Amino acid sequence: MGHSRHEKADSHRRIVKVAARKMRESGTEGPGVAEIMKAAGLTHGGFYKHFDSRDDLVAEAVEAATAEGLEGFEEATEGAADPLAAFVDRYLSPGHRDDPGSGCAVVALGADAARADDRVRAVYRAQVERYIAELEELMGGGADVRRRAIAAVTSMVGALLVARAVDDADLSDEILGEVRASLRSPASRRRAARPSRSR
Amino acid sequence: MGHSRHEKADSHRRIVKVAARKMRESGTEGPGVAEIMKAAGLTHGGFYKHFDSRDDLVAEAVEAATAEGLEGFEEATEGAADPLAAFVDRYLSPGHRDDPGSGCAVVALGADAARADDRVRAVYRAQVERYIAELEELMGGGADVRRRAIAAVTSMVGALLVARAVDDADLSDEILGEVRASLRSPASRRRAARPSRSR
DNA sequence: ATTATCTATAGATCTATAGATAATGC
DNA sequence: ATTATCTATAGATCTATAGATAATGC
Repeated sequence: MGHSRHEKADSHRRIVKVAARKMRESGTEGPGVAEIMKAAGLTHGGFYKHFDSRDDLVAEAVEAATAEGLEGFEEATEGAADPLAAFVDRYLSPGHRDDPGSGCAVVALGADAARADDRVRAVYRAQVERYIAELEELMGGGADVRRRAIAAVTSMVGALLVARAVDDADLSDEILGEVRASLRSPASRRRAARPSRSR
Repeated sequence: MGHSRHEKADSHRRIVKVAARKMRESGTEGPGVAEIMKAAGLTHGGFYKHFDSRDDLVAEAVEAATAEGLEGFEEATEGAADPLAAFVDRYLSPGHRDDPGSGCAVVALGADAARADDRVRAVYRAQVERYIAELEELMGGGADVRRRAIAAVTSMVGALLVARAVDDADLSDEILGEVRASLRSPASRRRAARPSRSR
């Protein structure tokens, strides 16, 4: 039984972190309070000293999941010779497909977000806007950047959703591979001023 | 209390149809047996004379949802001057976004399919293959048709998922509109021999 | 006589609460 | 003394089953 305020803050962070993972794996309504608390090394009774309701945890967990989400992809682009390709390759990698718990919340929680409360939806929208802005920058401006950025984000999101759901490994790999290739094709990179990130 | 065999078959179809709608709206685990039976005009007790388990209904409902799904889009292309544009415009319409219950199961049930049993996953994969094949045909062959078809399907699926989840009507409309536009751009139609459907 | 559906309920599971326990921190 | 966590449980909800009821169909 931990007891100091410091330990409580630590427990809180651990609960949110565990929930952010489990909810990306099983949906926001998937894991029960008891299961989450157990995975955080606690018993379920203490939950309501940390959160007013389960929905409050959902809101915090979705926020944590989105924050974690873009981090990994921004890392992947740093110092890369071709930052756009690095981003796309990491997003559409078998590793990302096979580990939804630590991956992009826009894909993992899309269906849930559409039926969630206002807090969750606001966090979700902000994350979508961040992805679009990030892609616009990686594409380096030019004609129709925003259109091309939106098309790139939606095809990556759709590809990951479908690649996770199909029960055929070859088809799943093919989907990831072909979408990676299509995002490197001339059309989606048109006028991309690659070396500089400025618009 | 209906009683003939004919009425039973009718009840069965009605239960599956209601479930196919509700599960696309709320996920396969959303609606309870009692809620589905009530919407079908029955009481929950009779459910297990129609299905061995709730999972059996999920399998039938997902199959019904996918069957219904492509129908509407194939209709939209019949007799259209530009069948590809007709398909894309219907798929990425505000009407489709706002009525998931009668829309594409690949989007609505993607997250659920990834964690569902073998029957559901097999049905889901078959539907993804049908969408890819349909798009290949609409694109009329040419270099990289399969790649372009896969990219088109994933961007439509991703666009619909995200357009439904964001809580800003302008952003949602923009996503649908820009992806519609990007699928009509030269690159995605390259070498498309439009009037004929042959490869 | 058979059977499709209904009423009633068992058993499991889930969110949330109440009160006990065992640390921290003045 | 305060408080973070624990044990125990209330109340709601969900899947599944049992037995009654009221039609069909030989």
